[in-house]
Amino acid sequence: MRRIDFTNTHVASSETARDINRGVLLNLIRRRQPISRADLARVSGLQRSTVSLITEQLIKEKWVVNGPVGRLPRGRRPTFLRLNDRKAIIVADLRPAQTTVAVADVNGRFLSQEAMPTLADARETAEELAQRMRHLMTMHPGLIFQGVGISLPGRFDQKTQRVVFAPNLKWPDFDLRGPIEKATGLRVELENAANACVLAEVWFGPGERMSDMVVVTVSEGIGTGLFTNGQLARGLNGMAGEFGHIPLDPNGPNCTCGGRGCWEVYASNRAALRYYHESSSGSEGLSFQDLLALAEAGDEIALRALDKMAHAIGRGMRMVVAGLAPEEIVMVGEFTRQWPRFGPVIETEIGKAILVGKPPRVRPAAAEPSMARLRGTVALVLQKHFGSLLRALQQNASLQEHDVEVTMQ
Amino acid sequence: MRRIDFTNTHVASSETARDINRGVLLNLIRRRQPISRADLARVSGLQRSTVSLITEQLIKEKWVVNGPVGRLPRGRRPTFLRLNDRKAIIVADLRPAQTTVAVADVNGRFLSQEAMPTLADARETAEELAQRMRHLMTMHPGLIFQGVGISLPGRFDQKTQRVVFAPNLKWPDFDLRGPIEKATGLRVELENAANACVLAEVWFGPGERMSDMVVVTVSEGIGTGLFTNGQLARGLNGMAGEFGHIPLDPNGPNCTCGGRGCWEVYASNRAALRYYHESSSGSEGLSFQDLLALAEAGDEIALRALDKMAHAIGRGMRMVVAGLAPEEIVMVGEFTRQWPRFGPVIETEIGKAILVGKPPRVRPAAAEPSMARLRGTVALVLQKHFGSLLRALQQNASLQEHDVEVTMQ
DNA sequence: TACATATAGTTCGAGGCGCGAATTTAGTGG
DNA sequence: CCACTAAATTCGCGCCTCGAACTATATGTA
Repeated sequence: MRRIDFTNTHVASSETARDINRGVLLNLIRRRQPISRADLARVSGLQRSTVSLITEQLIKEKWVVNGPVGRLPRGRRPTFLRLNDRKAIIVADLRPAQTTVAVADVNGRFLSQEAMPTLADARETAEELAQRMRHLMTMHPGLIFQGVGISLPGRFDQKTQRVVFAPNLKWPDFDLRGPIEKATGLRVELENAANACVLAEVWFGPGERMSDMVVVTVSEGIGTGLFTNGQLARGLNGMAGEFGHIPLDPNGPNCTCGGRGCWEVYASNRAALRYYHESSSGSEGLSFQDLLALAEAGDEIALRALDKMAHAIGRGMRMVVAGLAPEEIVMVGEFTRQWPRFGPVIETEIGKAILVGKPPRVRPAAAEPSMARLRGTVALVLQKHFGSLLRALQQNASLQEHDVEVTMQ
Repeated sequence: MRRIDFTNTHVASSETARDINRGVLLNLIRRRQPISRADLARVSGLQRSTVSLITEQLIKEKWVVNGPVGRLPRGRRPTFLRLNDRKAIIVADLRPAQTTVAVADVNGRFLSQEAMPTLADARETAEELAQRMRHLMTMHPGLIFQGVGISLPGRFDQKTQRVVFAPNLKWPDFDLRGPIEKATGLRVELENAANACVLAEVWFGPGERMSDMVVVTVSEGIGTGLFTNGQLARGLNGMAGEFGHIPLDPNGPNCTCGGRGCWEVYASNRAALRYYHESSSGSEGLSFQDLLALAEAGDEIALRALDKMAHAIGRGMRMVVAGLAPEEIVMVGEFTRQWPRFGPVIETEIGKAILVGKPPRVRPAAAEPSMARLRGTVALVLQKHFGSLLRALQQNASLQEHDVEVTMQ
């Protein structure tokens, strides 16, 4: 007997076409609901007959429900389709001090939300988390739970399915997934917080699908989530996106990572507070929110500190722009509340990295940071069920645009 | 009635499965030739009957030919399949001073190769290039030419299909594709040189297909080609990968890009020569190759210059590693001829950027730089014909297949 | 030589799927 | 009541993969 290494390539079966089209329609319904079958056919390019068959299947699977009946000047009235908001996901956002647990529907709307302290021990936290999740499930007996999504300030390795790096939580390499999967009976997905923000933007954010985007999160540190060719770039061990620890100045101040002069040393919330303290003695215990408030009130020192922070954010983003040339950069963090103060400074800095062509759009995220992370984990779970949109459809930039008439809603 | 702009989603038809499987088999044949139909079935997971049908089609399309008959201890002898080496591609590698034109077969073997000067005028160069290509086609009357691939030290925008940035050639925004397509009657693909090296590695390099890889090219400047999730990350306007122009030190020497202290100011061949001249007066007109030779001969100053260069290469690669966390980094450039001198230094520097987990493999490219670029453009053209899923998506982009059979003229 | 056995490759009917024409359903206006 | 319009469904066709049956071709053994 001869042995051959069996690299099971992804081949297509007779059901593959259905799989792909199911994903296309499910995503179209999500984005454009309520929408009639006829419009789905027009927008997707599929035949009306095919659309009917697939939507029937989706309704049977409980992902979609028949909604209200529309009104047209002539002809039979369309039945609008909507996502079934009884399909739900349990989500959690782990933060160093506090963890949020919530129930969300397929549209990213939150039905229930509660907070618990994040414990020093990973095991205990996992147990408490599982306990809360089970409780939330019993509190919503009418819902169909599809899975659990968790975002965390660390790195989750998709290959080994373990948390491999979470210095802010001070947790060791840890299997967070197993225990929660066991307790809830649901499939658990984990993701880095910045990556979760990427998914939140891509799934629930404004605008059409982008193929290259970067999310930059600014809080105690700086994180980046990279979206290239319509997919999250996770890298080896899920470690991609550590732009925050690239040095801007090799002789700069020490960083927690062991290096010197890292971007986040200059541009994080912590850095802004440091700038403030340097010029204003005897002001301990100030939070970044306080600093924002001081600036809003016209405090000169606070204004200078934030301006310095803004320049540093922009300076680091030049790296991201030069390296990846994203179409769009979305910023997440408390500082975005004073976007008019930061935006122009950042855009000017970024402009210096543009050798040719248009600079990327830079804008603050649609939602507050914690909301973005939670929404992102909803998307993380949905990705598995909705399938192919992001995998297949966003790869190709050469999309033709057509003008098509669509009924009013 | 409301008008919406509708971006045509890519749906699957009944032929999609065939398209996908055709691509899978074609790639398996390429990688494992000679291979029997039975083995293809085993390796792919497809039924023997399906494999037979698809290979029949591939033979009809002239991509594949029946090869020799194998020998087994028992049973009917297998007929091995091979790629048809009469399928050929015309490739060119534009360099600031000299352009190489060549004919390659589907396996990346070169059948013919010649050089011409790169002219200051883009138009004239394009004309001369087209002329040479036509000539090469008539010189190989038995071949079936599938397309033209060109690599260049600049940026090609896949959306507008124009060269948007080529400072080293001193060319303006220019349509290089149109004229050559017209002259040869073949479809022309263009790609940045570093990206071409990525494709060369992925298609013709050793080992299995990696999902996250980076190629770093070091010559007069530094270029990086980014491969994430199994695809080239090209970015907006094809500008991704300008890590060479990210500053290592904001107070460093001026760079040609207008910035200061860019990576390539410290780590390019030019930088090494500068280091040498700084310590050794009166040594003008030295080339980088000379410097390598001096080091080989034990010249202390040359050794120190190269060591400085090696450290600088590694220091910049920390950015790439932190930002993208590739599984593997492939280095292209003349300096790789003395890999034992550079490799360990680079690996040590990269180690400093690793917060957790294994560092990426770092290795020199399998081929010489010019060979790598040429091979990469072969892959660039083949991608369009071999691509499994991509192929289905790109069909809408109104590209016609160019099977040009050149007979006696 | 005859026959069992093993392996490669082909043929053919069944079932899944999208397509597109025909049909049914359900409304408006004269 | 009838013409008209548009949504949604039904149905036959062709493409595709699957898997069983079959053919082709080798080796080993009685």
